[in-house]
Amino acid sequence: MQTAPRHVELRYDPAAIDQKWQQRWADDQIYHVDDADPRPKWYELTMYPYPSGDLHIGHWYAMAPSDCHARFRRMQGYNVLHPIGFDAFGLPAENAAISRGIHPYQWTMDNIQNMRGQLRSMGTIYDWEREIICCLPEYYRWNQWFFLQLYRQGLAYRAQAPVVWCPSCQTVLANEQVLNGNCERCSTPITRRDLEQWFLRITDYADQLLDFDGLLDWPEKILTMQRNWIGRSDGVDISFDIAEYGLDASEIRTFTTRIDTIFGVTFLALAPENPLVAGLTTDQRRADVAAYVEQARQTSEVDRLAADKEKTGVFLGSYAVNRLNGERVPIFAADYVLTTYGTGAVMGVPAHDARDLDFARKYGLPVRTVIAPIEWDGREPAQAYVGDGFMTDSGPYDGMTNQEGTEAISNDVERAGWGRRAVSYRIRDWLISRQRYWGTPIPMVYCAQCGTVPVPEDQLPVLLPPDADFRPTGESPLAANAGFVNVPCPNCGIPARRETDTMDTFFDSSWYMLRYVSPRHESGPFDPATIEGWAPVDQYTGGAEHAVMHLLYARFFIKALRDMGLIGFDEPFLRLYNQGVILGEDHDKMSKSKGNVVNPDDVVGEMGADAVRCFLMFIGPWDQGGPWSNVGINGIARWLNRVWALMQHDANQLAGGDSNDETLRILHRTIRKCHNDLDRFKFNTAIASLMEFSNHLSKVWGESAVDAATWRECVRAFLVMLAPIAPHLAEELWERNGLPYSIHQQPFPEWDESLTAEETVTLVVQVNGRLRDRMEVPVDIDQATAQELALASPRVQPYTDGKTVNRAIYVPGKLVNVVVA
RNA sequence: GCCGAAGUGGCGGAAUGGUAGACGCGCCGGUCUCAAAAACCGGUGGGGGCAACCCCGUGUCGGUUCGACUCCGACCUUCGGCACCA
Repeated sequence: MQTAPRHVELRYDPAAIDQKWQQRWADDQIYHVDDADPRPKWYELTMYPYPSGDLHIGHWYAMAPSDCHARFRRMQGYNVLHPIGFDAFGLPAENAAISRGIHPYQWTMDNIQNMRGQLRSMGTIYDWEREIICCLPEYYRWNQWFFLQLYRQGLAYRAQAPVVWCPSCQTVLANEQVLNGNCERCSTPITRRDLEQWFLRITDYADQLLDFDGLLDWPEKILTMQRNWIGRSDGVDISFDIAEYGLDASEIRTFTTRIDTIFGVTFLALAPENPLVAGLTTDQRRADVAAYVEQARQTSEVDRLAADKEKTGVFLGSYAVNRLNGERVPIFAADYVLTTYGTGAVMGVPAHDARDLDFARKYGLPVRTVIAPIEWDGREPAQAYVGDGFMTDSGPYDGMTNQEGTEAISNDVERAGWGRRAVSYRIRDWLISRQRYWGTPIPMVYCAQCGTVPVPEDQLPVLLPPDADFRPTGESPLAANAGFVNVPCPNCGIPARRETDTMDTFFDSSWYMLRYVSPRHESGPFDPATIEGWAPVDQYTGGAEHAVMHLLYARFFIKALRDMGLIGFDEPFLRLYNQGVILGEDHDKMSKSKGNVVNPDDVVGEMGADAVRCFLMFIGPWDQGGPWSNVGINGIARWLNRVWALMQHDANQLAGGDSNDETLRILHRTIRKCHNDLDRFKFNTAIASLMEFSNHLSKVWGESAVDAATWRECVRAFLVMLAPIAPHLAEELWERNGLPYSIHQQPFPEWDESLTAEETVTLVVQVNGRLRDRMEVPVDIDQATAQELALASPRVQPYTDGKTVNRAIYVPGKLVNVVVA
């Protein structure tokens, strides 16, 4: 959808004003950030963009309001760092290279050049001297340096892990390249392959990452998502006896959060990949089991994790002994058991677990209720009962509540040596290896003699060779580059091979906030002399889509750096605010195929940066997102037009104007409202309050109901409040009022609480909670007088005549509510 | 299925438990104009009434309260996130 016809004739030339002031601000470096500035520091960061080519309206929606907020903090007297950079490594650059034959470096840098211009057109306070670009060696060498530190700390390790593989393209696929289980390029069904890959031990920090209470002012929604992602479960590792089979292992370890249901176990289920499966399979069952395991192996992860998949499994022919009651229960292999969670084996309690019940019903296994719901009728429930109740059919534990049972059984199990209390997490270690070209080379060398050898720090950076063939060939693109791969071992000097995988780009974004503090520092990732002054980030803003990956990785990174003694703080981002999503005019997500995409350059060209900034902030609450509107923005343009005219009136014409305290009161109330709203990201209501104020000014101007001094005071304050919202227009009008450059170095106006108070208020009179009258009364009217006036009102009397007045509620300054019966 | 957020005029939305609909869009009427656009002024939740006013109204049904868009319970719908986690 192209921009609908607009009908607002602008009275000023936004293009000229935008250009004029952007140039002037840049020339004067008024947004230059000085580390030595003595004012308190405020670090406000917006998630940096991926250089995809063009700035779209979503970027504006993320960046213009956050710029407004950062400007507001600046005007409150903070030394504000509000930097920008580019998340410049990643798959799209490689795809562009493959499809268009442009080198990823060229594609990325061209895009950055283009986007810089677009970003400048927003009129933000970015200090471009601090720009960072992750794909440049001056940045990624510190990725490599951090990797080496993590390796030294034992936080980086190498292990086999499956990757998604396209057999047709002969390449590793990222999850986002998989569509319905097929390769997005050639639609071939994907398979899996095991490769040696690098991991970071984020799981070591699982409990610390769960601890955000009191530390972080983040949306509860994000904290909940992180909690769920980490997925801590407290339970018991409990073993079942298989000594009778004479295997190396004499028991099967299972993990359960419901040890209180142990007497209800009627089977055991092992993940098909569990190494015990082969040994526990009897000869008669071997063929069936082998077929099942093979089928499970073939099934792609995607299919295996598909929703509502029917539970399947196969009996191994063997049994395990539940030591608590001596019962032998059959052992199955079942693909609903995950090898990556817990112990890769579960105890099946059909009566009290929905999945186990599905499985038991399919294979005709007994269902034994051992937790009796309150008022239980003794029959087998239709669904698994997962609630609390009393222990039953559980030997010595009968009659206890299940909480007591959990405690007692846990203690007894630990005493008997059959198991112990344990914690399981859903979160896995962070796999950072990517079989890609356009990323940071992992600084490791594999030597036949010395094994895995880290590249010495003085040999960093390991440069990404510009001449690699990055087209899909069946292995990591760098692996085909002999000049890159073949190096002498840093240790012993014999010919060795470099690691040819590159790093996940989330590695770059896990510490980029530290780089902005000293982006040109050459002897380390950041300057230790200045880092603590700025970091951690005081206010972070960005999309909620980064709730778990980026935000969790960055938190992990900071804690690891802290433990290495590199920094002295625990968290990267103290406050977080998520903006919503800007939708198309049809209230649907913007997409090229729907034709509802808004190109910000077009609208900015037509109406100016300020109108676009204002409209984006005016749509609605920033965290809720909302629809773009080509006609809606006309309202903002009209308002800016009126402001343009209003703010250029000659106050001398008001020489005979009446002094008007009402205008002063409205000014101070507006300052208070605007201040509080900008503080809390309530841009829409802040702008509404400025509109109300300008409407009022327009009215009193017309009536000459204001004196010149008050008018000038109002104009000054109004423009300063407008400055963070519409920086170009405010600066131009500031200049035209003969006020000293720059408005962006003015403090935000203060309000005088005593001046916001009215002398009289409109008191609402209700009878039984229903509005019946309004009275203009002095603010400090006492209850007795207010009631008396209310009861005397001719509009109230019809409702009280012949009734008994039981009482009256008086809310000072608000209302009187007469309660009659 | 679970977790989270949200349901208010024709539209975007506003409202510390206290005048529902601020502000803006759109629409209607007017001024200006040969005319239109722009601009400016006025009106605009629904129903009734000549009018003063009255009744109804914040997804549905209940509850708490002198008073509920707001708090509580159940349900419906929409949107996000997670999804066999033992």
